[in-house]
Amino acid sequence: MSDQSKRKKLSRLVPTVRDVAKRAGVSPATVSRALGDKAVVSPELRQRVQDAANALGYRPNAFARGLREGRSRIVALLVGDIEQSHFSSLTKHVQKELSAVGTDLLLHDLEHREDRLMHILRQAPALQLNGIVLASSDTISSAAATEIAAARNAGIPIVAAGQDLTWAGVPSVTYNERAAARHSVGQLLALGGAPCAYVGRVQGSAVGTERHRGYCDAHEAAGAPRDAALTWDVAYRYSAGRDAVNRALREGIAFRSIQAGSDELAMGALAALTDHGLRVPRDVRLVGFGNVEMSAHLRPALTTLSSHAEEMARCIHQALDSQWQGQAPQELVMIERGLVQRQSS
Amino acid sequence: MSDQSKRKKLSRLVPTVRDVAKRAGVSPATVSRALGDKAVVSPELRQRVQDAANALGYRPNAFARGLREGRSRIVALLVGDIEQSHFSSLTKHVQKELSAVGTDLLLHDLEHREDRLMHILRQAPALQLNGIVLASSDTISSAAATEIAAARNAGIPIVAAGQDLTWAGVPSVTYNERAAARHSVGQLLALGGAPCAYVGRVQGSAVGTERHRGYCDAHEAAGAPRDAALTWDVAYRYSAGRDAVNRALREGIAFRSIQAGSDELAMGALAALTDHGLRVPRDVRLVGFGNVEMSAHLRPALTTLSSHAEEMARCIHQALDSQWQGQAPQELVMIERGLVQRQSS
DNA sequence: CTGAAAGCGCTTACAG
DNA sequence: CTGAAAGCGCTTACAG
Repeated sequence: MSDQSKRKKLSRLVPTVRDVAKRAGVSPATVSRALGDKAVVSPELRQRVQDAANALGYRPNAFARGLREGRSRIVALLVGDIEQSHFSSLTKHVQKELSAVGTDLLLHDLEHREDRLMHILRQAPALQLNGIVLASSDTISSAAATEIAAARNAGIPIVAAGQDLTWAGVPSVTYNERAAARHSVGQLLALGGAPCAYVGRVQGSAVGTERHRGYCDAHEAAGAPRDAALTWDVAYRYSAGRDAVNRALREGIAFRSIQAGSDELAMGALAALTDHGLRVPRDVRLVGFGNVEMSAHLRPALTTLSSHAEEMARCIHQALDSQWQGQAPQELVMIERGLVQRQSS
Repeated sequence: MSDQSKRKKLSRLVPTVRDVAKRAGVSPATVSRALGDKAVVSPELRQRVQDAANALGYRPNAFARGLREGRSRIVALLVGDIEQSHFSSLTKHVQKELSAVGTDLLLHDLEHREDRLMHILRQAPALQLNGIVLASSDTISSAAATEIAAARNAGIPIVAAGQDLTWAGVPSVTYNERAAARHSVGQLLALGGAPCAYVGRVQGSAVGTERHRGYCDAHEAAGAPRDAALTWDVAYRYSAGRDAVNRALREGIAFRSIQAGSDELAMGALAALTDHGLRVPRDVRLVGFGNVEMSAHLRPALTTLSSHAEEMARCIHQALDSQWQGQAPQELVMIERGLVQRQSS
């Protein structure tokens, strides 16, 4: 099939402004104006155009519009790892927020790799993205910060979700991780949970670093000694939680409680404790992080720190929206986590 | 800032073919040809163009290209619910496959709602999507099938993932759900697990219906009587599994084993059994579906049926690729699930 | 209030 | 092998 005839065939199938214009007996310009609510078109004409558009099932070509307007109606969401509940939950709510305003979501799974982040950032201007939501828990290098700045200079609104990137000039929506961990660990220590271990990624994780700081704060506030051997710096995976506990038990490290950096880690830890015949919370108290749906269905049900994905998504949308309006968004929005008390602590 | 000056400013920041052409001392046409590997350009010129493009950090504008070529480099992935591990895992692997060939992924969470599906399908031609991956476990209505056909007629490649939509003319990649359930339930019955309950969505779920058929097959093959009161048709959620077991125990329905339609349901069921003082597998044998990462870390560790998200993603990519090449893809690809034997059965 | 025209940035027949 | 030209479909100053 020749390029010519293919085009003709497609134009039959997918109506354009010209088709609508012809049917309504007006010019393409009027169609465009009538369908975009802004311009002043006589009510009668607007109705005629809308009828024609509906009859034809007309949808403005997103690419022509994007090319002309210099921006798409697409926002990219960059997540650390879509398989982690925290990210899939955030994705769901961000998608919901944006689809309500006719914006599509381009999903990128960073796999916690900075080279993927760099690649996408470099691609962004060519995609004329209408926004980037950077939902990564990993510490950002200065090279990446430079790339972020470049994207911003190209006029792309950016919001950080989960970690505070205001130091790089990026408006951010975060949880108050440090306060949450401080509160939770403080309670563990008060309940007789010392020595208390922390399991979760610390080095290289901006979010993990904050949580671990809260863990340290709580020790300081309680005047409890802190042992470096009780910080188990591991990846955010079930198996890492299990392995860390196994190793500690094998090495004879004593602890009466564990603050995990995620519910997944806590579940892995629980499996290891159970395998060793230890009972939770009797022998070891255990607290997770994030209140993933699963945690309520563990036995013992997991005490954990709440998440507020819906609220976070709403704040992300707000931060994007102010940038779309040309206003400066609030620099930093911090959401508090609460302790969800269940059976494990 | 006027439209004019804004444009000028942006064109300074984001280089176009013209900028590259000027720098390399050639025409825009040559730039386009040199960068796209296909055309015949003298090696010397190609090098010069590539150098210029690199120096400027040039990326072809995706919208101009999409408009001109009549297709984007974007594939939409439609999932039932991104919070379910099955879908997030599939998303991750599909994303990986496609990003390797320079294709971006537009994610849509259907929330198991058909109106969302219809909406996206109608939008698809205007987005000039390069493909649609329909990963929904829900039964498709004939109205939706019509909409799918319309999208296909508009030239958009479509692949179904998870359920067999070949009846609607859509090439499909599925698991052999029926055989998997038959095998698993057959083993439960053989191990003395009768009466055996099935918990999971059946009505309205194409995938669930298949699994339930396998459950029935196994009973027939074993000559075991089947009781309708032992099919608990509930949503794919942790809480639904818990509630179904609670109800059955309250109503005094007897069962010695449970085949769950997902690992999440199995976990919910396990919680309820535990709360009632029942031991798994001693009192009740339990098998999940899908081998989600979590299932290995439950105690007792969950016996379940394997998933192969990576292979499925590869097959999806293949099916899209043949359509991109103008070839007919294999109608139906069926992936076998294996029984992952752990402690719960 | 409406239409004709220009142009967004790219790619590809069409000439040479 | 390379360049000039056309055109993808849309929107928006510019005239009227």
